[in-house]
Amino acid sequence: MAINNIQALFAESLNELELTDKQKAVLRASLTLFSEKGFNNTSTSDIAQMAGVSEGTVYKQFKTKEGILAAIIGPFIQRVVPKAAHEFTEAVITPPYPDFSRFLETVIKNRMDFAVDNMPQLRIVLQEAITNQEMLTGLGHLLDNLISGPLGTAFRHYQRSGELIKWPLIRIARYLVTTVMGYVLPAALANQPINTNQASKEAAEFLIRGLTP
Amino acid sequence: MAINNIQALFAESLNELELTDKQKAVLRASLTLFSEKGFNNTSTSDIAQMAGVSEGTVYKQFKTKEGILAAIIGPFIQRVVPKAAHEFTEAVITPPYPDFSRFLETVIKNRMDFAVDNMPQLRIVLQEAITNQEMLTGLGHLLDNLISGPLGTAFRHYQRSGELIKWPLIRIARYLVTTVMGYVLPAALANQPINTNQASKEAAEFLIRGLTP
Amino acid sequence: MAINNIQALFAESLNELELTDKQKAVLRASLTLFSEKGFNNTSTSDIAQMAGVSEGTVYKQFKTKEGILAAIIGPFIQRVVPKAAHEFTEAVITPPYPDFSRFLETVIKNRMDFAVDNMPQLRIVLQEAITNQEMLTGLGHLLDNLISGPLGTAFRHYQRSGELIKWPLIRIARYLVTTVMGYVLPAALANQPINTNQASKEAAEFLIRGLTP
Amino acid sequence: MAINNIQALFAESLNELELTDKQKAVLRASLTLFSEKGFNNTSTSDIAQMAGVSEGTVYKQFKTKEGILAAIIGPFIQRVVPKAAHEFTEAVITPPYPDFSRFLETVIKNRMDFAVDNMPQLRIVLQEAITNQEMLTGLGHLLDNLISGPLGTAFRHYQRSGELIKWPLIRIARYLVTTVMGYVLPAALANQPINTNQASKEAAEFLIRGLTP
DNA sequence: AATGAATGAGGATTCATTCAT
DNA sequence: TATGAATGAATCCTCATTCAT
Repeated sequence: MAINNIQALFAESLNELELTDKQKAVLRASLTLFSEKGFNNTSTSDIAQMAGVSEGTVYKQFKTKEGILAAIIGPFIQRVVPKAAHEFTEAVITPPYPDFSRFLETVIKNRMDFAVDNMPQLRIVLQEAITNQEMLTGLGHLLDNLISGPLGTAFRHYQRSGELIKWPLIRIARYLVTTVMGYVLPAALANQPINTNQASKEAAEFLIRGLTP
Repeated sequence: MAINNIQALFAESLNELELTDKQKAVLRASLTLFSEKGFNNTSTSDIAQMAGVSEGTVYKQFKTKEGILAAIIGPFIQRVVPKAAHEFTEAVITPPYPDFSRFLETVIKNRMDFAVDNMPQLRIVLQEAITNQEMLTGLGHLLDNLISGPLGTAFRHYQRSGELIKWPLIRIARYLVTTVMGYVLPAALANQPINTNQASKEAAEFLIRGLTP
Repeated sequence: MAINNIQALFAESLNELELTDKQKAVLRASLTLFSEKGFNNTSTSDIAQMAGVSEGTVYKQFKTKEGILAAIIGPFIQRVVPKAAHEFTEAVITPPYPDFSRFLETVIKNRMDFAVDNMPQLRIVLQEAITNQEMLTGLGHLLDNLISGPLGTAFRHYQRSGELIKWPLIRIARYLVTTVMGYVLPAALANQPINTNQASKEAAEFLIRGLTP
Repeated sequence: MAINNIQALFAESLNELELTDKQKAVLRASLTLFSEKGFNNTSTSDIAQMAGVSEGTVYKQFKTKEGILAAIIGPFIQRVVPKAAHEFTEAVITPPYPDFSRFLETVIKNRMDFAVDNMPQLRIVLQEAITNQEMLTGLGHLLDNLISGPLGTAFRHYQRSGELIKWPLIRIARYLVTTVMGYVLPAALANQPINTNQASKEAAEFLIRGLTP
């Protein structure tokens, strides 16, 4: 069973950082608050309070407030996403999917579940991406890596088999990402649940129509 | 030629507010700074400095910093978008478009140009929408209005003529918005230009494939 | 008929200052606002607004906000009170009162009416007296003047006639002022009306008991 | 020996609030400054400076400047005055006073000492009472409580024994308060000392005359 | 004389951060 | 390690005052 939840992976990285329970509580509280109110609207005293910890403790491990943000987002971007991508690759490649349609549906379901399971982080990343160019660049690279990596391989495979239109991969990826986001973002922003089963089926249906030659 | 630029329409509303040159400078500076650094990371002294004005002047017309935000976003949401929607309606309805393909391309080009022409506002709205539920709701209503208004009419027309798939309008609208956003958002976030001619052609091509029965 | 109303006398001094209608309106508004909210809690823009005047006009005649206060309180202390005292003297001396009791009642009624007619000024003076030593000194001098003036003459007269206890005049004056204030101050502070007829009768009754040998 | 000093009782309540030395210094400085210059004319930076503390510390315990005022005045009104009243009751009731004259003298001395010992608070309350209706109401209730409480009991006792005139208690209380205030207020306002021994004797002498049948 | 836009110093308040215990 | 008191710079905002028109 694949771990499709950053919280779980996150816990690992936190352990590697040798965090005490209180410091982990700080991160958990920060995750919640940053996600709900935004980084700027969250004070370190808010964090301390929600974590049931003194303000001093907040600064023991993480030198600055931005340090906390980095400790939350860093793993998400630098370690967790690629790791998840790797799992995703395996899930995709290992059992060769019968056709593009099934493949697409699986990919979409996979990513939607991922998003749903990590909404708080997603919200934080969204917020920061708008004003933080560095993060934006990072996100761009992620997409590039996906295309030049396992996803690209799969795409080319289906293009050769005539099931996928012969547009540049980047264009295909854009529609894929974009369509998934069309379901995920509204839910993330409004903090509402999604039925990922139905949503992924719908999205796949549309994408198949749009991307089949 | 329709005015497809909020700055222009915005100027009108500003004039109606009877703002002095300095007060307009305050709004211009705020627009720029909010867009670049975010509302929270922009101080009123930043604004005053960029506007070449004293801090007192910043507060003469707009009672609070949030008031400035409202003065920027309000017209965007409450007056300009509907107005733009109206123009867009005319553009759509008046000369009955030969086919759905042309219609779609026009709509998309129209909205992309609109977005490109108002990137700073778009960025600000995006930022705020994440933490401000009120704004989020407002945006939702906008979409509803479009569907129950002119856009919905057009959609139903093309559904009857057999050129548009008979999905719920809200689903069709989602893919439309989503696909356009797929081009606009990256540009907005990275502050990069788009070639709206090519982008709208590409987007329309994909959407036609996905939405034709 | 004696003018027992500072507003009326005030009007004169204002005329002598050659104030325009608007500037008078400034003083009237200031009187009201200072009395209700206090000097510190009244902004010059409050004044301008209530006076129906621009902020600039507020400063045309009165160089500073304190200048307005002075223009209100000055006449009260420096000109109006002595003037009223003079009238009061006449009322007292001219028709030699049959006995101390009647005299006292008249004096008290006279002063209570005066206070009631000028409550706003009274409130302002009270406020300022607490933090403004200068004003406090001024008030002290007023009392001295009364005693060394007409009131003292009358007191000595009734002491000689055996109707008034032979305490130092300052002590007698203290009880007089104090007892009147006991009726006036609560009303002034709570902005409530007094029945000066009954109040002065009560006060006189008590004072007669306390001050008759 | 009864504690007749709010500063002392105040110290208790402060301890209960678990204030640090610096925070107590903030209250002490505030007491002094509010009393001398008035609440409005005292800035939080004034307080910080006099307390030898940073401005941040001023706000650690008391969330707002008004909070400091409340922390000074609250105990005075809500806890200390009733407590003092209780002590005063005992002092009055326990050893049945030989006559009304002695009773009165004791009461007056007691209250005058109380006032003298707490002049700063008295000044602050006076200032605020003028513009703050809430406080005014509170003061009114205090008087009511006194009359319906121990003081009223004593008054009725002496009325029955024929030593106190049979006026309504509220009227008698007015003259009592008023006469004491006649000695206390000028001293409080001018920040001058009183000889409470002589003053209370004088005041009692006058009141006895005025209130004996 | 009157306006009202503009000023900028100052005020209350917040908050990330430090440090002695 | 954890605490939480303390800091002080920074922030939003107010307001008395000035001045060009």
